[in-house]
Amino acid sequence: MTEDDGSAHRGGLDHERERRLGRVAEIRAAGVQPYPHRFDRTHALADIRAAHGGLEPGTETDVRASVAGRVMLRRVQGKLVFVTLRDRSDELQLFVSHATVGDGLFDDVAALDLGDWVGATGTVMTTRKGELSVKVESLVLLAKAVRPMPDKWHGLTDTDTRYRQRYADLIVNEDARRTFAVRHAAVASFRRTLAGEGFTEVETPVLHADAGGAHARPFATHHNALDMGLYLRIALELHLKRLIVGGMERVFEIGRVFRNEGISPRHNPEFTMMESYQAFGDYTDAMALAAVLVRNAARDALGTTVVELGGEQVDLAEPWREITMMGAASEAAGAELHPSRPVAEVRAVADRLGIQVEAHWGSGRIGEEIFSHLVEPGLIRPTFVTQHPVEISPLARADQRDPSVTERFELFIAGREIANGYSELNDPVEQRARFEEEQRAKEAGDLGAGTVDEDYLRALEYGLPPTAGLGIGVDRLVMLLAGAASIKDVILFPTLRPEAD
RNA sequence: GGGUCGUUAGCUCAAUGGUAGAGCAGCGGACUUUUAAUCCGUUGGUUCUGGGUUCGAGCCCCAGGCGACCCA
Repeated sequence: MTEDDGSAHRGGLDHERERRLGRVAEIRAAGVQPYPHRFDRTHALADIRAAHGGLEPGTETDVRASVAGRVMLRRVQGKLVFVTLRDRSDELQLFVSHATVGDGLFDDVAALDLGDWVGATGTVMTTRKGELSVKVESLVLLAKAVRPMPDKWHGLTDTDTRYRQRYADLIVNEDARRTFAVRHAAVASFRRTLAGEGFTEVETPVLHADAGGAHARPFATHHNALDMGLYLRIALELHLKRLIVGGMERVFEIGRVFRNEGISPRHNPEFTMMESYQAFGDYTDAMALAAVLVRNAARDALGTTVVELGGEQVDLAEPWREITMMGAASEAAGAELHPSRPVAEVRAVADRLGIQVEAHWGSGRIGEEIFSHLVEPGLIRPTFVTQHPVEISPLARADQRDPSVTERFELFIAGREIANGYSELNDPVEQRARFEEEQRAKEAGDLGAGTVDEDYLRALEYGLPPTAGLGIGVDRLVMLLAGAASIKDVILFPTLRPEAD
């Protein structure tokens, strides 16, 4: 492809790349390394702005600074060159005067391309118009860019290119940089909050012999040396609870989970969960923790707990509503729905509403389906939904007053499930019965159903104390905080089909 | 999996079925305080791929790729 046969089929990109590679060769020929090993920077660009942002227009200082960054814009004006330099902290102008730097360096600066990395040393000044600048005395190329940057003004708009070439997206789109700054701040906030509550951060296996802890189809892989099949985890839950059995009392993990299911604006095959477990608590403790985590994350990432949800301003710091799943579904359906009702009657309600259900579903599962159609989309303000049917909650403890539902909650914000938690089932006999039911569902054709995890049951037999469990979908929370419409906007490298070659 | 929309220069976008264009980037020139600098000139195309209809296809038809959105 670089070995062109001399035919006329050479596009603008190839031409441009060859020109820049030619420039690299020129630089080498002049005895200069176009990709040097390091550069000693004294100031981030934001440091300079913080210290000297108040300088009057037309001020020269004798403050020396060495800065480094990418050439974003260049304005050549006769014997002056203005370069807009960007590092991760800020943008700042380099002021390059022929009178100061002489022929050689001036020509080198004029020959810089947009996208090049440079390091420059000089003095802090402001121009006549007041633009804070570094008046360059010396400048070195740190890395030559041989591929042109996307449009300096419009950036990248093509979603496909933005997701595939996230590096280009980050270079050129302020929005992308901001979104991932929000993501970092939210995750860092989680760690801070949890550490403050006495939780220990742990890492558990990604490769599982049995993929349990959630209702989802797993990815299958294979270990060569052991010659055994393995699954990528679909949840963190079962290993974390083993650690509570082990006596760690409060643990959490922020980790990637993998679900072999559809891709949508709300689903990526790999995504990030935060799960925490605390001994001696129940689901109400998990609800309280979820609220603190979300509010702190908003405050730390955005500087405010007020976010825009569905076009309205919502203060996450205000108390959150609480409804029961079957109560809300019954109200919306205009019929009494409860897992204890005969399945034929519940199915008739679904039929009347035009909601499709599968043959093997029981009253609880059908009730949930009705809930998700009629109620979920309207849950814009933060809402805790509680008392999920046992049928859809194989790892949750039954409610003390109503054994057909569980001590469980899901948190919905902006119509999306953000968190899920419950009083953990810790009776090994009851857990075995629930697993066996899952196994039967799987054998009946439910591909997302679980199996009997014997090692987990063994752990429970050693004794799991009363435990509150919480899971938060980190990507979805970040979507909320960053105002992102698609999960792909909050995942640096979302799953895509390979490019056609 | 189904439906709708999109796919044109490195990027952002135009183009009744009739010679594929513009802005930016690039190249040449002017310019010592610019701010998406400006001004003059200019290079650059497998119009996603493969078929078909037509005197003639970026545009119409069929199949496929990739993506977005909606639905399941």
